[in-house]
Amino acid sequence: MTAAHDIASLLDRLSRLHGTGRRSVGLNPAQASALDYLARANRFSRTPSAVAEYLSATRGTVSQTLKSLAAKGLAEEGPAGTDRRSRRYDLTAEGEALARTLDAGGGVDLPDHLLEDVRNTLRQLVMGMIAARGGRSFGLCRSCRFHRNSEAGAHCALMDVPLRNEETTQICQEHEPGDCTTKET
Amino acid sequence: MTAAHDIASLLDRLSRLHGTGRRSVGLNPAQASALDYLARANRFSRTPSAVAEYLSATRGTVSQTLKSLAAKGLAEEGPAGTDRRSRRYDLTAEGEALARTLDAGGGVDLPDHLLEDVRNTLRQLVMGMIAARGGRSFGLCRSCRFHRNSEAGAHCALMDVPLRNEETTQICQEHEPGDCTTKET
DNA sequence: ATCGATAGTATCGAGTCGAAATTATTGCAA
DNA sequence: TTGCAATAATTTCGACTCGATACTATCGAT
Repeated sequence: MTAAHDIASLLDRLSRLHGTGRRSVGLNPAQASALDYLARANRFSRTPSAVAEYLSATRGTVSQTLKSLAAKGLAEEGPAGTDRRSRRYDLTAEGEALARTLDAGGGVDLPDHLLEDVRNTLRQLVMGMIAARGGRSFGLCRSCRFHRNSEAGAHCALMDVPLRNEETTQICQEHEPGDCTTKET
Repeated sequence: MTAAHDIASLLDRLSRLHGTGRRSVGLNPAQASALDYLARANRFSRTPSAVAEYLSATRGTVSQTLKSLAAKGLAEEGPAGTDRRSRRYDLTAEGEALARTLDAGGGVDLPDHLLEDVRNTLRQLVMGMIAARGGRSFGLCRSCRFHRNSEAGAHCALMDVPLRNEETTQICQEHEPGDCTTKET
């Protein structure tokens, strides 16, 4: 039994324990994952392709999942920007509310100092696996190398657009780690 | 964003990253999880009910998964002990070989000291969640309160049977944490 | 001998998932 | 400007998961 395999087995069990807790609200794990992502991603990152990459699934699979969320009235489909091939899924008020519900009942009950440890450890693990397979980090603007802050407000140097304040705490598909890579990537 | 929710999201992504890596060998995640469990569980713990509890799934679902493993020639079904309702699934040589293959390619690439941290953190997290919902720990004999060691060899005080040496490093469904609860539960 | 509890299975419907084929659009190059 | 490869998304297919429900066989205690 290698340590890596031990970790793999623990992850397995953990994700199952975690997943069963979310079926209770009428969503299956894939739908819950997509809902959670949509609630946390910025306006450039709510396309089927971005969701697919974040969830390590194919675009075809994600397309179905997003349509099922829309069918339940939790999300709305619309155009994304000027590229007319591109679509964007925004949560409805109902979807936002459900996402907050899922947020509250995480099912993870541990002392606060341990929660911090767990979070940081998991973050390192995720980043390690992402890096190993050349995936995207999907971090927040404030840890991104394209992020600029002037007296006029936050700004993205890649898209060359100003950012609303709340957008700097959302997930972005274009995120690339900058100098401050230790936290909140 | 609470720390608990952050952890939940990381777990989500992690299990997806981990799961996609295993589809490559012709097994889906549920089958791979069951295979891995069967490879690590002792002779009292390879029944459909035990697998179901370990994987946090229903007996019905697990019954199908085990039958599909048997259909692929990776496991064999047989009676389990004197209770004629009970069945046991043992891995075939082919199944054992595949389990070892999955073991090797964990996909987790991190420095050794970090691996240890991750493992211990995950173990604590799993145990916390198990305890919260009154589940079983599924640990190894050597950390079990029913485990006895005499000059005649290892012995289980619950089943009142002698244990072969290799059995003390296998997972047991009857496991209950003993005095030494810090490691290898 | 009866009866409730337990182990496992079969079946159903909604949905996942990857693969492959398809459509619409974009952007580059000749 | 026309042509064409790349890209975004969708559709369809088949194998499978998963929970729910109903069912059979067996156990065990009274």
